[in-house]
Amino acid sequence: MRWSQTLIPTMKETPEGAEIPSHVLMLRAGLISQLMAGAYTYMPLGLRALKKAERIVREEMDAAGAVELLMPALTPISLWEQTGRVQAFGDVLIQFAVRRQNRKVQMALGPTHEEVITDLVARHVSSYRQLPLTLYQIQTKFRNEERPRFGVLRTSEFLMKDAYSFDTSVEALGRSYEKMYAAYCRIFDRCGLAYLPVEAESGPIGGDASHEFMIPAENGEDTVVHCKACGYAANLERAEIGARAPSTVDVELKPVQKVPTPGAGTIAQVCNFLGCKPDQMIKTLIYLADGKPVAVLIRGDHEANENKIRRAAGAGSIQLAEPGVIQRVTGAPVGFAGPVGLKEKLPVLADYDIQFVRNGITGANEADAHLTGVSPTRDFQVEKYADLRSAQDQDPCPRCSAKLSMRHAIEAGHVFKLGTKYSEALGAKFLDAQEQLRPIIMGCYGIGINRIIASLVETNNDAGGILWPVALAPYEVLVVPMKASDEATMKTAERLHDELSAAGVDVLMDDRDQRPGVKFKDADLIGIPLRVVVGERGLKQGQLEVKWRWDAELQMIDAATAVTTIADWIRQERAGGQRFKNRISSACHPTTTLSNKGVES
RNA sequence: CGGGAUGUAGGGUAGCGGCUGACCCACGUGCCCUGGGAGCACGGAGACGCAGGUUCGAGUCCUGCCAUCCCGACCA
Repeated sequence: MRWSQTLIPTMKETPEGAEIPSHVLMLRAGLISQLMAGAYTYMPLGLRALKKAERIVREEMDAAGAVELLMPALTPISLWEQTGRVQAFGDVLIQFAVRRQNRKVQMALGPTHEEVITDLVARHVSSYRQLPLTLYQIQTKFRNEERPRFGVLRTSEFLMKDAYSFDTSVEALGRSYEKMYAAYCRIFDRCGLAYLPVEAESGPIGGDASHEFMIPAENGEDTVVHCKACGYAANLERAEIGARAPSTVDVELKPVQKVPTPGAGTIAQVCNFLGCKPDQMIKTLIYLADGKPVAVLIRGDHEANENKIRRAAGAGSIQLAEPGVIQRVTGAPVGFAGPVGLKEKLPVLADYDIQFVRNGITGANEADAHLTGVSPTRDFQVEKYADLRSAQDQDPCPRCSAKLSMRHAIEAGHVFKLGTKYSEALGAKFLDAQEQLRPIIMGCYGIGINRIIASLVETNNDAGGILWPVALAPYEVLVVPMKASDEATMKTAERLHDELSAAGVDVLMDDRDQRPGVKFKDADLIGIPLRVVVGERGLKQGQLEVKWRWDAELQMIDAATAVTTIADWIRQERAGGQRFKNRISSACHPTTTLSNKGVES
């Protein structure tokens, strides 16, 4: 392809509004163009990268035995009503009615396709002999995001690979799941992404039923907890915390005292008022566990983790109580609850760290007052101690004794054991060998194709622009004739371009009559892995100057054999991307140098 | 959905209530140049987001709306 014949609108300046590297660079390199908030056009260069990612995903899905199909983006609303997900999705589901003759048809744009695929399988699969089966598609998904942001990382319309497995038993589901898990590792590895599979919050099946594939990145929206010593990795909702160390056990217990704290209803305000530190505070949260109030005690410097609380309370759902309920059970307005002298008798759950609090400070269960000198056991009783808070940096690892570290990450993939939720709701049943009718056991597996591209750019760039691995690069080789007006130069460049194309290499030739500075800057910006400069300098000696985008130094190669040399290199890079991986860790952001082998299972 | 900000040419910006709205980049034409975003000259492109209002006079002040961005909440 010739630069002059395609559309690559590069920008010297950063458009207003773009802040994170991937957004800035994708815009500046002419990969994407914004149509509205959360909707981007993929320009020719961006589309090529997207297609490469799509192809890798497709190849690995096929290799793992999954079978591709394509479902409509348009779905009947009735399907979503049957699984109760009209409410579950709420405004995220884009739905509308269209007129057909004299009636109205309610439909929704698919935000995901569990309902559609389950309905499909229910229609066509009825015997254990047809299972196991894993189906996938690569399709545009629609979600009315409350707040699209970060360029292409969070949009209302995005390309997703979604796969669904159908099995006859939980054990068989485990095998399907492992295949997908392994395929995901290969996909992210081939894309040259430093990824981290983390344990994620799982649904009804429990255990290791869900993993997210995270790309550590400063601007990621998710937080993962990672133990560098043993490899334990989990997302923040899920991460367990190892044994807590008692810090202040041998302290003389002081008497409980009521102190006035007018208007101080938050941890920060109370600390400010009383001159104490958050870790002396006992935060008392009133939750409704399946509708019944429970008190939850968390140290002031910790964050409550609702999933952990829900599990500890043995409840199906949990939510913070309304102010009215809080007033009723504590006798005080929001902000002054405490475990001592609650108005109503209710179960008290406490995080493990609470047991080590001595002379703590907590709400007095009356407006504008707190209690000091409060200690567990002596002053209040706890029904159950449990792990109820979210992990923090430096917390002990649950698997080994090392310290956990926290890092931001982009969720690029998710594998999930669904069980029978959808098959039961939509009647996807099969007859087993004993002639018993049973619901099919499902798993679902998603990958955000756009996020592969965005997170690659986000984590692989330098001051000049993007650093693509060959596997995802829009073009593999960029031929740069130094002087477009020079006939000999152009002839060599054209020949190189044509022969490389013929050899199956994706070549872009910058045939614009621009000064060298412009071409070099653009070359760095769009980040094509191998740059071949055709200039007078080398031409005289029968040499071409080549440079990997991630290398500082350039090398000269023989012009006569250049095509085979380059084609060989590109083939090697496609296979493993070894040059890219070797160099990238030192050339790029230090935050992305995490190893690729965080795989545990 | 709460909080904050911004809207001036394709991009980036300046613009004090007062004449025909300024600059840089990009774009077009010509000259010149061709190894890291050159130079000169000429030129095209804007009813200053939209609608009201205040004023003798509004890009500038006020109100509403719309749009975009950021922080937070939400995110099977």
